[in-house]
Amino acid sequence: MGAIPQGGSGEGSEVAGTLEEIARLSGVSRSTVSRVINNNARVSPTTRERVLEIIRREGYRPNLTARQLASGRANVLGVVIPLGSPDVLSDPYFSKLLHGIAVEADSHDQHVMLSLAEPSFRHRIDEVAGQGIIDGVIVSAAQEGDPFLVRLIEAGIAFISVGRVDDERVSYVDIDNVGSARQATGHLLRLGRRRVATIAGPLYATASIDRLRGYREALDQYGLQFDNDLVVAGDFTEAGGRAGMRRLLEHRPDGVFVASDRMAAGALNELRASGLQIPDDVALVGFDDIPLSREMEPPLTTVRQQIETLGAAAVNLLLDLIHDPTASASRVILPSELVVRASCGAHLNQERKAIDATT
Amino acid sequence: MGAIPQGGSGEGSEVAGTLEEIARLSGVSRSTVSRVINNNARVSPTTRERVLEIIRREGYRPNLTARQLASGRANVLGVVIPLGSPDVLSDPYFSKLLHGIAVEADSHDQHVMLSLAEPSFRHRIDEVAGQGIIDGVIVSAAQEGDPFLVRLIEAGIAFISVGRVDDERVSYVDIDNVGSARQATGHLLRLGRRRVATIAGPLYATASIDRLRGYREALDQYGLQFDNDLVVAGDFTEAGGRAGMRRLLEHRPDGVFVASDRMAAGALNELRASGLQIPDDVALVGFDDIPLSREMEPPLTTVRQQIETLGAAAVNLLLDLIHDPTASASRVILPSELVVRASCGAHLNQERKAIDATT
DNA sequence: AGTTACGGTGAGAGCGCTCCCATCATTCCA
DNA sequence: TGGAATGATGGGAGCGCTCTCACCGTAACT
Repeated sequence: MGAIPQGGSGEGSEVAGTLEEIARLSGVSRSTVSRVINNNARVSPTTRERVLEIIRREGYRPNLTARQLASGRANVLGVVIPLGSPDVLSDPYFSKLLHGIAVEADSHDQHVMLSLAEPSFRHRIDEVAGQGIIDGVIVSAAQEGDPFLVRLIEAGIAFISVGRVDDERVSYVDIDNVGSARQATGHLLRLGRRRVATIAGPLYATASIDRLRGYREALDQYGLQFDNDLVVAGDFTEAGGRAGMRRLLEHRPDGVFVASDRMAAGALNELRASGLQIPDDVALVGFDDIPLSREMEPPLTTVRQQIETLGAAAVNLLLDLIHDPTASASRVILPSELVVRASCGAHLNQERKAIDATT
Repeated sequence: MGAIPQGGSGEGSEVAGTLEEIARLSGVSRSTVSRVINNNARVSPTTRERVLEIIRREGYRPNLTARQLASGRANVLGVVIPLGSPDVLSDPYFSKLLHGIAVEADSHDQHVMLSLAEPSFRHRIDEVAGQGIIDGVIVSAAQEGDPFLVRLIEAGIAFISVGRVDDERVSYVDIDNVGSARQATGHLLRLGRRRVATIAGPLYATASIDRLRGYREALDQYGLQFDNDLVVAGDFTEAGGRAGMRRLLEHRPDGVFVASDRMAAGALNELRASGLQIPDDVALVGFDDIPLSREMEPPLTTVRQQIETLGAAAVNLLLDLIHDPTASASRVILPSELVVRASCGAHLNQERKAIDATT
């Protein structure tokens, strides 16, 4: 029937249809339908209602791909989770973070594309990020000087980090890891512990570094010497925490600041297996306040960070960045707090005080 | 300077460039470059080499969105994880499943888009699935008669389920949950336990239903009466397992088949808190074989399923389906095996046998 | 030498949207 | 009541790719 590009429209009983089709059915132009869909242009109420009716009737959904291509916006946010160890993802931290991200993204009509960033997969992300499929990236647990971040920066891709990154060009959300760790360690010291050790996170992560620094600062405040034997690095898993505690036990700590609750759970198991009493023999303070923490035996004293809020903040920051790429980098530091439960032995001291008082 | 559609190309120092640009630079047509990129057409080796060289030099990456729109294929697979409870995702099961999916997808040059399927979010997925962004969906832990599945089916969206779905139109990968549960429960019975209880999963999940059925079948085989008091349903979390065990303890079981290792961990804590010996007082068998299981005290006897393989199989099945949408639904049942460790008390019986033998 | 075959290549038409600009009624101001 | 502003709509180009088809040159056949 000639080269007339009319074509289409007759391709059988497709589920959705196209803009053009809706336009035809409602007797207006494609442009008008487009305006209705993106409901911010000026269309007369009558027309709008009529078009909406047809759209509803036909069950029409705009083709996101076409929209992306034409507008340059995808309404998809990428999230990159490191997958160094095969089951980092099972850390409730990420679970919560993702949840926070998903909820906030949803409220902004954004889709979330999650990438498990095995180092070997990262090529996928920047491929995708550079080329229209996603508008921006939230990177979690980035490492110092991570070449991946460098690529994102150089490619001019909008991204924000969950966790401090030392580069003036990058925006991030974080908590005050140094201060929180100082507080947590200080708490043990205040309770009279003097051989306070720490099970740090992997030392390539900025969060680990900061928490370790807070630990040192607390020792300093109490005029205590930093002792290398009282520091081990874990990998944020239970197994890592357990192994760390095993090594630590050779040096007889009476308190341990553990850089994540998941590791604290492992540490706790090791202590129990060694027949040690918590908090009597060894007091424990964790970090994160995951659901499990309150159910441990004894319940874990820990630093609570609002992980879901962190995720939500990341989404908002990223969206801002996408809307105004020229804006300078911004940082958001969310509050955290020490949640005192039983594992630190605070109640022991209270009892002791009570006894003192009665004496 | 008129309305000549040449345009483009001069838009500043973009990172990537376009097909057209590469074509110009290498002195061939857009078509040829396209062939080179999709490296399966017939292009002379000389030309191909030259074009590849330019592509490399310019750091060109094809725009995936445009490619999607033109080809109708996105090379993105969606994965839907239920998010009923806020931290299901932290179950190592999903962690492993995702890992298996990610690795396999990567090897097929597919991206993975993960959706946390809060019931309220599902609109996002079918929006996306219906409209070009993704080619197909892997649904995990679907529920019987889930309206979401119905929508996917009716919309003609390619999808496969990880876990049995009773609908002849849907393809799935699964393990033999009934058989495995029968074997696990039978194992406890064979070891002489007679009050064998079970902590089932949430009963809307087919896996839970099947495992419960296997439990019943095992009782039948041993001529034991099914006792409703010995059955509780958990939610696949530690807390759920723990709560389940607490209720179960009122009815004095001497063995428990727990439908997931994560719940088994919770159950184990409860038993310990009650001062009961494992396996002496109560023997335990779990399901999944997550990393934690071998580190429990005592190590957990459990059903090992190759979760990552399950994920990989799902990817392959889905890709098949995408390539040939007319193919009839297929099912893949992967093997599973009982891993005997200490929590079931098998070694006790062996010792007993050994003693018998010496007597 | 005439035909067929085919490997290698280019041109054009879309994919389904958005966005800019043109058009045409209205309505407002002096 | 004439000219400008304003509101509502339509038309066209184009986002960057893929895909079909046409084309040309050379090798292989009769």
